[in-house]
Amino acid sequence: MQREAQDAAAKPVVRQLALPSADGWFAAQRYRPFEFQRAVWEHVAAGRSGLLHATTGAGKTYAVWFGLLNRALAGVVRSGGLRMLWITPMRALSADTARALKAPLAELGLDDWHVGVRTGDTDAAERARQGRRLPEALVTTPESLSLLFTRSDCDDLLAGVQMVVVDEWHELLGNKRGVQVQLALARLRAMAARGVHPAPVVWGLSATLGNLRDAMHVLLAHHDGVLVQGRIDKAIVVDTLLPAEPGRFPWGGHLGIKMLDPVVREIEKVGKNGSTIVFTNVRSQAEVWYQALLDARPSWAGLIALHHGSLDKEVREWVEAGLKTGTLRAVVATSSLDLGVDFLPVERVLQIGSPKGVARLLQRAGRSGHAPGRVSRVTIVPTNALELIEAAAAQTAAAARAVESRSAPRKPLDVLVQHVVTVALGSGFHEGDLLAEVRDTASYADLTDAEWQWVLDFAGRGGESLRAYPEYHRIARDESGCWRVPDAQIARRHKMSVGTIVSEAAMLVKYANGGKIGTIEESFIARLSKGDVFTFGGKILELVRTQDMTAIVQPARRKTGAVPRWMGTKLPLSVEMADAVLRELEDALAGRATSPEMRLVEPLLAIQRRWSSVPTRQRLVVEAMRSREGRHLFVYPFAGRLAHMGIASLIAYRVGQRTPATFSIAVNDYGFELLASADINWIPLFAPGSALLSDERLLDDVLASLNAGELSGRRFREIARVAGLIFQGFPGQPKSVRQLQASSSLIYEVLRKYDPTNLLLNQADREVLEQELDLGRLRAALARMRAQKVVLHELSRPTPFAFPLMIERLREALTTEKLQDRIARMVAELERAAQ
DNA sequence: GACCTGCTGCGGTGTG
Repeated sequence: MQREAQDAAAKPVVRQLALPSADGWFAAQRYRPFEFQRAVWEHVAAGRSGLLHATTGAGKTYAVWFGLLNRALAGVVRSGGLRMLWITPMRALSADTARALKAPLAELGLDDWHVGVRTGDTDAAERARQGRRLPEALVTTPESLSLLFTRSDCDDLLAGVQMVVVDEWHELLGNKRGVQVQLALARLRAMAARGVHPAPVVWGLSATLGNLRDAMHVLLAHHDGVLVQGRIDKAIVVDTLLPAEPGRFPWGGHLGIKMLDPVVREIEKVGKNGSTIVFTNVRSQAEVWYQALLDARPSWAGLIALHHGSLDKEVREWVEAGLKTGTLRAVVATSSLDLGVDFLPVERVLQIGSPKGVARLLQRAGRSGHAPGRVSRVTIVPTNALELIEAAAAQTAAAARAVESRSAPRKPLDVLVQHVVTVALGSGFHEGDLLAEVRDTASYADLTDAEWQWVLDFAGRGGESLRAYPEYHRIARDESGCWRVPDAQIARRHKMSVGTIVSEAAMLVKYANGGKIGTIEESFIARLSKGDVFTFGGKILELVRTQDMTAIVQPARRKTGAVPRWMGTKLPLSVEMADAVLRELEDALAGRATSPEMRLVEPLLAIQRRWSSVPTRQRLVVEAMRSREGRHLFVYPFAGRLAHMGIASLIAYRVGQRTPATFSIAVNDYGFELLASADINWIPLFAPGSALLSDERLLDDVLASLNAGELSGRRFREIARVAGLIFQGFPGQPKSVRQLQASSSLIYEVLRKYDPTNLLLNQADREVLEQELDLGRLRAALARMRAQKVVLHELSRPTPFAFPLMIERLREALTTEKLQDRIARMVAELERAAQ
């Protein structure tokens, strides 16, 4: 028996198969390949890497697997050890992937090839099995792969890898997880070279993405590759659920409960045999919609469900299973269902509110009609009048496949510090070797010698300022000049903090009997007292008590309660979507708009035209208004909310330099409002040639205008965790947010004071500018504004475009009740004016 | 009578 196994390893079974032609092979398998599958088969056999773009469910998994089999058939790849790595961004996808990989093996009778899964979920028994013998193909995550590199035997394990597939590359490309994958691929190339193996063939699989070629170059670090475009794009329909009474449709707001009845009817239309996903943009909105649907149709209890990232894993798995078996009629979800469980029998997809981007909309559409030949359809449910324009714009942009691009982070040194410790912990490294390896990635191709030395010094001695603390002396050179991690404690801590995902510590919410519901931010729970009622996970709960980052709750008798707010990322409207909206407005002005959405919104645009002007790409609309509150300014650059925040602060700062005044700022994706306490005459400031929008001293002014220090301090928290400066505690006993904040802000202060040139501080500033202020877009927006024809209007009342901005600002300042009164009054006044 | 905002993803030790 044992001998047999040895023989099999030495003399691969695959050798016995003759090398057939592609046609012969596929015919023998009774498989009619798609063109792209045949292409990948040939490319992989020839040792070429590449990027394969095709819609989900089109057969991408098979395509790359056939490729590897072709190599195996040619005798290039032998069994006996790890040969193929399949990297997936989501644990939830790993089991299905492994199953899909097994099928062709069975067909070929390659019994000695095994397929395994290794993620954080992999149990001890399976880990032990893998410890004895790694499967030929391993499905894993970027983090688990990184952890494999911390093993001292990783060279033996990984040097023979002949093919790497990176699934959902578009999801990883633009973030630090993708950078971690880049570093891993460079490491595998280097290992193969040292082990005198051919370099692994690398294939990325990607869905909808605007810049496929860039994506491929980042994946392959500019080594040669081929871009294979999969089968025809699937037919996708984007349409809009129109409000029944457009005249009564609110001008502002984002909740969209006004659309409850039409949404209920859409779900009912699908009938009992199909299910609907109702996508919302934020978790609290999902909670509100779930409750509203239940209130509207109490008989749906148990037939509809809620799914978002703060719900407990078990709850979510139950919901996913319900979708898979078709027992659920509807699920209200956030992006948590964008990816994940494939082949859901979803009949209908609704998108409440702005889809924000074309890629995201297409992705969500793809959750329906998930079978060959069927049409995917998504229906946008606008939540206010202006979103009717966005819905129309989304349709044209989606039809034109104007999909957003994503670019990889440049030289994130926190990720590199982590990687350096990882490699030191695993095989150890010599400086020059690892530097060459690291530069063999797109993100670090232009890493300077100085930066590299800084990274080594930082990992080795804690840099300039942390030298006195031994826990920051993580790597050291041994006699042979090889960098290693000499301390077991440090090694242990490092393994526990591998990865680049940083999430805020949150409080666990559970019943007294132990049933977990999910997690809520500490700040929300802190505002509640014992006996207070809130809605979470679709349940009305009463707070019993809190202890150690856990909130104990019980079912409440009351019917309503506060809805938790989670502090999340503010996703701006994409460039593609914003441009599409402006185009719709231009078409409407030219009388070319024929869509039902634009016809409904026409009366509103007529008011905008009468009281002011409609913004276009050529025309910057600037509105000024006087009220009891002060002097208002409304501007509509259509650059997304992040850039608007930057532009508004910049203007406030520049004006404030000359005229002392305090300003309040409100932004949305279309424009911003500045409210000045002083009687500022805004109009001349926008005269041609005015320095207000100048590029000069832009960076300094933007940084000065915002509380840049605080922003970058917050950013630094995440960087410090990725770089391994903050230990997050042992599993199961999380440190509270406050503790983490204290230690990170302490380090931040120390560095600012004693080591101001620390490159991680610099990175924090850079990340604030790029990610929180969208600097590139801000600059582009200013340039466009300077070139635009400025149209100024002195208003006597807020226009349809201004109104949502006023509400946005009031919301920040007032309690809900007062806000309600205020809005009622404003609306009454507007109604009278609009008559 | 109109208000309500802000996504997702992963991983881990030690030993009585």
